[in-house]
Amino acid sequence: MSTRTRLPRAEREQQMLATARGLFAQRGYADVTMDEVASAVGVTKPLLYTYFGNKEQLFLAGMQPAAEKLLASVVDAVRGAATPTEALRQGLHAYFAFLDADHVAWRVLYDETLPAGGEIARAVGEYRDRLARLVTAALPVEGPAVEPLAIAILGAAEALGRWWTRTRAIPADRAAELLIRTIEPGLRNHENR
Amino acid sequence: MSTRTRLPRAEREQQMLATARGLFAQRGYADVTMDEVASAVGVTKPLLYTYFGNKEQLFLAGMQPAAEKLLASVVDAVRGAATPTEALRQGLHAYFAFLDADHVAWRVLYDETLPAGGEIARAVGEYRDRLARLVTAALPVEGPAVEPLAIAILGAAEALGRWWTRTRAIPADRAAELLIRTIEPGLRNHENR
Amino acid sequence: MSTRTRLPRAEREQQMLATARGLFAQRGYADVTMDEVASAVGVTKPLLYTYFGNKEQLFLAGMQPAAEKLLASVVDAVRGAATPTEALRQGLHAYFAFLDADHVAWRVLYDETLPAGGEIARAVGEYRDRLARLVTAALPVEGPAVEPLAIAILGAAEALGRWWTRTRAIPADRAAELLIRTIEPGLRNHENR
Amino acid sequence: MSTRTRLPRAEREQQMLATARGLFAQRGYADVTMDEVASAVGVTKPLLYTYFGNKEQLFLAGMQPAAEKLLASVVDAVRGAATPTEALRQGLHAYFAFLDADHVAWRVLYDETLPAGGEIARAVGEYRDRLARLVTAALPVEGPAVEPLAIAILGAAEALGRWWTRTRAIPADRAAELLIRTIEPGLRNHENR
DNA sequence: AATGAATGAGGTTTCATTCAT
DNA sequence: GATGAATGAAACCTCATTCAT
Repeated sequence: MSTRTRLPRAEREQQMLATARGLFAQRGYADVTMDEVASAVGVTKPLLYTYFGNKEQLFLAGMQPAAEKLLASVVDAVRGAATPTEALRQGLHAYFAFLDADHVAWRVLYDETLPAGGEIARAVGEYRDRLARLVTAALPVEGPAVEPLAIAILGAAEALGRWWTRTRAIPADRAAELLIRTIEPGLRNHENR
Repeated sequence: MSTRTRLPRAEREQQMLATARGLFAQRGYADVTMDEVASAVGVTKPLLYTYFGNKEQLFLAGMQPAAEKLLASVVDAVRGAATPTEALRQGLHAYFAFLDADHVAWRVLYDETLPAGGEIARAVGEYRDRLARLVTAALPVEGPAVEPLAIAILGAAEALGRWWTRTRAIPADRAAELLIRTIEPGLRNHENR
Repeated sequence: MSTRTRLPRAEREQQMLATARGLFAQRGYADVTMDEVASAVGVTKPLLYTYFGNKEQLFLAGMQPAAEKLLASVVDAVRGAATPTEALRQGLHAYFAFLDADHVAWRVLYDETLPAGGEIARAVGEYRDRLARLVTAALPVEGPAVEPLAIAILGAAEALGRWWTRTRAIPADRAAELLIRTIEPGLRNHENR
Repeated sequence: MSTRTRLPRAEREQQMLATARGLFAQRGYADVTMDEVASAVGVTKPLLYTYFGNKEQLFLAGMQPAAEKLLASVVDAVRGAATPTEALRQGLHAYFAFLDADHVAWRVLYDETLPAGGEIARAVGEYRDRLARLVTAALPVEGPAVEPLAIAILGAAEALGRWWTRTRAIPADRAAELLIRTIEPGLRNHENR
């Protein structure tokens, strides 16, 4: 009776994922119900469950590729750099470029309404660790300060990213540059300790 | 066997507040139920409602004094400084000192499971704005970069604070110092633009 | 510590009753909480319970004297009449005069939010029966029609009374007269059957 | 053992509506819980909420069609009459005929435990106004007395109707006739004022 | 492959009522 | 005689999830 054509599985899956990710990005994981996702996609809830198992996995299925893409692009940027300092610069530029290119994916990564203590928290934690390790490797610093420094820099990038998606007051690469210029001299400082 | 004696109102109120704040800090607003708070306090739910009206207000009653205290201590620190640079340094030290002194209160301020779009979001947002304005005033920088810079610095402090409460790997004032040393030279950089 | 003088029991009881009745009249039994009554009176809830036992009895203690007064005044009016027709006229005038003199008491009698099936329902039912029997006696009609007629007349009086307390569009005795003129000729009709 | 088969939506909806209306009629809105309705229907609460949203709307969904039907049947009756007097007669007969045909629906309309000040109160008020306007139009009377007269007549009809559903002492059309005969002569009276 | 129908479990909130002092 | 403190019981409502077709 319906004129909705039956899509091939892969295609329909992508459609669901994209729609769900959009909702999660806009309103946060906690505030989005499976009913809403289903009706926004234009399918029924059981189909969502057939494809993704549960809400958590639906979220993860949308979030993980985005995380991998972000990581990959930072890895690439870092790898091409001659010095640690240069690596940090390239990495942060890649981070903000990703945010600029796909801010929906980025927001899902930084959802603030995620449930604590579940599979999602674990996955997000892991991805953050990997990003932190990348930053760590790109820091021209050694010793016990390196971990907290990486974390502080990522925190700054996250907050700046959130501000940027809210206001779009300046180009994304200017935001990256702002952050870089602020920390670069200080990092040389640590180096000399 | 239990402390279920009838307490004077003021005392019971403090007990409820402390218990609730602890639970909120540990597990996040969303994951804590009123039943849990009640039984952790050793009373029944209706009493919680008599005292605080609803869950939101219970949270706010615990969070707001903490926020005010943090702000006040940062304000004091900033006020006593001779130069902006010094103000920023003192402010960040005050921030980490607060975190050291009452990390439960601090965690409630940075709960990531808060519901979007309610009174709580408004209150937390307002408090963050006030903190951002303090940082803004303490920056030796002018022009459009000042707002994003303040936000980035607070983001760094928040992330570092979260890391610190998790690991306690170094003294809190060392964490503050780490952050200060990293950004201070860069800020002079912006100054000269 | 308080300057509220300890009133003699009878006096305080009246004060409670009057306040409670006022609240019940304004907002209906169901919508008024014991907490509200207590704080409107200026005493504590347990005192209310000491004096009246429970909410139902508090209501009844306020409602019953009013019902008795209304009944008494209708009885008096009816008793003084020479003919049934005259008795009905005097009775209805007494009814609206009471409504005019103490519409708070009247509204409590005709509260529409009373719980079905309790002591209150029984008491109100009984009082309505007594009023109906008075009307019955005052009708110049005999036979099986007399009961429904009395009930219909009381229904008309009640609805008109409710309208009158809402609008006060005309003097109360004009409202009574309106009703009387409308039914009087028809009653003579029934008489002749 | 049970009728708990999966019904098509329309059918289940009607079943819910009928069951709920019956309970509301018997025991009053306030005294009926959603749990009771659900278990009387043989389903669980959430299904009730899926279908009707909330208790208020469940009530309205049952009450409004009944109100419309009653109004329509009175309108039809009134429309077919040659004179106002005849219109009033036909209208009251239609009213009692409806009551006879579906006294459950009628009782829901005259529930006395409805919460004041909500959507239900508004809807019931509106429906009563419409009925009053019909009576107004059918009265052979003009001037300021027409509104209170209409209200008094409806009050009489309502009370008589309540009595009738309780006792069934006489046929419904005899009850209508009783009321008509009582007021008809008096109305001519007003006419001549 | 897909769906309409249905539920288990739990959350916040309210209120009449009573204990211990 | 009076009160501050406290509770039992239950109401409305929501949501992730699954059955039967």
